[in-house]
Amino acid sequence: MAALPQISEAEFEVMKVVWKYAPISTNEITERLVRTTTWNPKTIQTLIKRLVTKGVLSYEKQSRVFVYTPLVKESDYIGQESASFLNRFYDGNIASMLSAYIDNDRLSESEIDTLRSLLSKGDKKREN
Amino acid sequence: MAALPQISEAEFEVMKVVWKYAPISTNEITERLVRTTTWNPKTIQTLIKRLVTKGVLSYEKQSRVFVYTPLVKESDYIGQESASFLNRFYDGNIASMLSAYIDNDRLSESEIDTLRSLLSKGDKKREN
DNA sequence: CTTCAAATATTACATCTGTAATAAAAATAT
DNA sequence: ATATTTTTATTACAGATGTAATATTTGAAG
Repeated sequence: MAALPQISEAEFEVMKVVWKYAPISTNEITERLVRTTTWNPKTIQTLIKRLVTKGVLSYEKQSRVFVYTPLVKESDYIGQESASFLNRFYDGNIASMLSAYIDNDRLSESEIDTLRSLLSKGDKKREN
Repeated sequence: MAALPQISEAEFEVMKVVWKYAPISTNEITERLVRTTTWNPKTIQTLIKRLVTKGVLSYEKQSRVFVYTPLVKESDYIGQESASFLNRFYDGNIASMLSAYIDNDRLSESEIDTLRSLLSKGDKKREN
């Protein structure tokens, strides 16, 4: 599992759009982000370019515009970030992480129920 | 809840030592980090200095050396980072985060048990 | 073909970070 | 008091990031 390319926070916003709508053109990416952020279109172009340079996006010229496709899977990237987060802040200990979230975020009863059922589903899988 | 100062990854390593051993002198911090990292003492000095500038550490001259104390609580900082992580990667949804960890990290039966008991403890608290 | 507009590419620039080296100040030893 | 050592402060410098502006290329319109 070679380490995935580094994706900055701003670049990640771009990637969220690409992951959701790929294949997607420069203009479509730009239109969407202009609505959800305060970024100048030029800024968005730069971010897209950097993602290509980093090998996170590939593109194909379709008629006259570029159309982008992710080279990194969203789940892979989020998975990697999650593992790294857990290690950095909770020493890799999921229980202490969950415990902190429970203490700070004061989960609702229904959230707790959802989590409980997640844990039993996990059981099922292991039974196979 | 004013946003805490930004703490970089390397600075965070320094803070872990300070949080654990404060009040602690420059030399003690340096000695410990020299053992656990590959950093040059000069690098560690720089990091300490930056933390002071950022308002994360305060110091007091004790006889002839500086002794540092954190101005930011570890739990506050980790709490803020955790909330931000959850938002950025899981849309603030704890269940989907936990679900991803369960799927990727293949928790052991005893880990699952620990998590379950965490969830029941949460119950107790809410019953009060 | 030439011109214009749209798309893409190149350049810019400040701040933050990692990683030190050099310089100055303060204590200690002589 | 001066030299030496220790501690702290200042300076350095490249790469990443946020945030664009300018320049060039290319396809479309005339």
